[in-house]
Amino acid sequence: MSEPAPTFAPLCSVFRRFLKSQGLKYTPERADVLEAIIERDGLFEAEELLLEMRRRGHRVSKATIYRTIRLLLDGGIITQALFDSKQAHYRLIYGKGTRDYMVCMRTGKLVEFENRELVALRDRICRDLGWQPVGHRFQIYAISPGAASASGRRES
Amino acid sequence: MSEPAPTFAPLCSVFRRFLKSQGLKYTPERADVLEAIIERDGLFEAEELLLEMRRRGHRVSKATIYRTIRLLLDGGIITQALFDSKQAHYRLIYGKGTRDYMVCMRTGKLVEFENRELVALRDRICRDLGWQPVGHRFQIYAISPGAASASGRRES
DNA sequence: GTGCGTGCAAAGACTTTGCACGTAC
DNA sequence: GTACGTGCAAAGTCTTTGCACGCAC
Repeated sequence: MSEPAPTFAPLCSVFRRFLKSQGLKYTPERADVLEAIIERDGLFEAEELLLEMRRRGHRVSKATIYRTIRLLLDGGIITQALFDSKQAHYRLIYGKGTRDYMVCMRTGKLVEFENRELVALRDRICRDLGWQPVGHRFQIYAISPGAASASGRRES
Repeated sequence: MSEPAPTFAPLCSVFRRFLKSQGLKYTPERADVLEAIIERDGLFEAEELLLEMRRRGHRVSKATIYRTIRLLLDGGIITQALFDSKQAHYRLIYGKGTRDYMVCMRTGKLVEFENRELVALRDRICRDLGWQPVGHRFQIYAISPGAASASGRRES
């Protein structure tokens, strides 16, 4: 989250445009979900989003959350970030360059970063094998500065 | 899979040593699961492993598969490879250097690769932020040489 | 012999779906 | 006014767990 937080209006129109292109409707519920995601501006899970929205007085069902998440994925506005196989994590992606994370194995602390060299390296690896790069996922497991103590743990 | 396929004997003794260190027992079922994983020598899922073992006449329950997978994870013999949030994928890791993949977004084809530059870059990124690197996960989404046609699809 | 291991089925966690009513267009 | 959307609860998947019997050490 080293970039300016995204605002609702532009993303909303991207979403509306996408919905229209699919013959789907723009509803208050869908707007509320998108708004909640934007205000979070980071990783989120479906359940967590539901609770957050309830807290703010938006009454949305879990089914609608999941259905809207699917639409936002299809529209390229959010993306899945796989951290564990237990449940899906998502994050806003539209208009953001970063998608790489460093996770602290002791504290769970998460830092996003962007690195141009990584993208260059990725493209080079692809080219060497004759593939055409589209995207990537990169997660670093490490120990954060504050957590350098206690017993270590194997990478998982 | 650019390396020689691992054999049973060495991994088995690593596993036995690990089990003993934890006060656990080495059983035929656990040996069968490890053997099936080794013969697969690539990504696998729990269910798939179960079917494969049944096909070979090994009667093992799903519960034992999952319990053994957990042990092999703890013992550092296999690792989780997260590709989708639907279910967990695992792969043999002990004694292997590679853990990075290139996935074809059209055909699903999977290629493993190893890249020293990537590790160096990872370590540099960590050092710059004061973190201590432990491991990483890197997946490239791309279009394989044979699949360069049809309509594209956003990265997910 | 004891304590961990196994199979089975039931329980759990997360996600999807069927249905009847509601609403954006 | 029509077709898509919503909430609810039930169903689906993948994974874990409780229990009684069995086997490695």
